[in-house]
Amino acid sequence: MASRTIENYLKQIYLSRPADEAQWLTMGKLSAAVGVTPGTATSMVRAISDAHLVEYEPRAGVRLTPAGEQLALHVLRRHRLIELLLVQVLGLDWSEVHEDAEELEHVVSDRLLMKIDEILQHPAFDPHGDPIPTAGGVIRRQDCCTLLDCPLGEPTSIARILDQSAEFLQYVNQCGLLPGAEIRVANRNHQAQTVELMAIKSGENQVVAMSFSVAEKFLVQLNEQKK
Amino acid sequence: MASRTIENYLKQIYLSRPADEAQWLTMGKLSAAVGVTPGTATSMVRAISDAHLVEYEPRAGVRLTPAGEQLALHVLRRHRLIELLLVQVLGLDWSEVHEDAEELEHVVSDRLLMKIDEILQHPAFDPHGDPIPTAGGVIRRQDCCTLLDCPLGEPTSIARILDQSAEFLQYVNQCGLLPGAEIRVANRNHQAQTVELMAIKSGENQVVAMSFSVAEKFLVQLNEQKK
DNA sequence: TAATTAACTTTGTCTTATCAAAGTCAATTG
DNA sequence: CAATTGACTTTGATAAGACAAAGTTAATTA
Repeated sequence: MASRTIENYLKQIYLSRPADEAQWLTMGKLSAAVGVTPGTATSMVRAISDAHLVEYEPRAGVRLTPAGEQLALHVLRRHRLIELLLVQVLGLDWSEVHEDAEELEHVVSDRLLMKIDEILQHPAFDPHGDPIPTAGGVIRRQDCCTLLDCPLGEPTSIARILDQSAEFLQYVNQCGLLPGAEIRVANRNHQAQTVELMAIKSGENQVVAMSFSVAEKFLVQLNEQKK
Repeated sequence: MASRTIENYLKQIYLSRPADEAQWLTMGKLSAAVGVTPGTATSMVRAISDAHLVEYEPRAGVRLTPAGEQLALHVLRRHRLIELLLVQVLGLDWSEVHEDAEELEHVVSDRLLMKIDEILQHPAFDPHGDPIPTAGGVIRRQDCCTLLDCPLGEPTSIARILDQSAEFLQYVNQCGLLPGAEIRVANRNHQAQTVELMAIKSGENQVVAMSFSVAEKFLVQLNEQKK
């Protein structure tokens, strides 16, 4: 069985993998993501590679094998189901469940996970809008764009928040930009590096402005047309 | 912060402590309870003693300090609240929650524990009838006797099951002897080393017989008189 | 192309937690 | 009171996971 440390490395390798499938994840990025020194990451990755969970190419980086990806997705499934449980059943605020889930994801048994999945009625997304892999290790790809590259003026909805820190999520709360919120991007100001948008909050329109770097943390979906 | 290993040692020292307060817990019993070799227990106890969580007297044994007892009770509180949560909210069977709780007790944050306590409405007992220490580290003493030394013929109730193994609890299920069940001890046969009792199960009386060694695992309380 | 630099790897050491096996103590037995 | 026995402790070794610092590579700059 993979130790909690190995589970963590695999999860971070999955989450930090570069968009281009052919690319390797560099050791620098991995060590930063896991929170260890580069030397530690190198030696751990060597060990994980001996277990055929990753491919490792010195000075190039690391990449999950199919077996490693399955394990990573399983950890992610646990993490996201737990987050949803903490919010929906135990009533914790969505801004504060990440840390707890980070620990719980390594100790929840398959039996318990099945029960959680059942109680939540086999949910597809966690409170942050992140997709929950199936028990079989399949993850649905969302076709989303960020607030930086979605069309202007059209009615869209917040689908997913990419920054899980408590402070950021509390800011998101205040703006009313939770997953599901209906919005419209009014304008992008390239000089000021800001995005301006309208949040449609219980009938009232609220104007929100944020920098490009913050806008990147929101994934949105075009609203489906009503026929 | 105490590591999960230290938490486990403290919990076992608490649970295995001899009935007589003045006695020390021997290292043999502790090492068996924790599931390590005696040498390992000795060196861990030395370390825990350096942290002033236990007193250790070579060749005599080990005993919790007030600080160590508080920590042990806190772990026990987590364990028992989690067990109740798994049964009442997640719908697991009471016979199978012990293992999960054994892991979860070391990772549940204070914040999460408070929520669990709230949702369960500050319960006093876990599914096995074990008392749950308060957040302040106070544990109510039950005045119970076992099926071996309770009075014969009088109406009593099962208060607590001391063996938490899944197989045993499944047997308890079958006999209908869950905590709260009303019973009456009919007879003790010292030659056969058996106890015979009546379980009052939904109006019908059911006769159950068990050996002295099994009878010891049930704690019972005299039923309160209705005025 | 040589020098510099940033990123990565190696090496040696540390901590925690464990076991096996050898050593010690003290209580019982003869 | 010596010998035996069982319980406990000590010692030495191991594995996992980490860091610091020294050593490599390879890309960039001059």
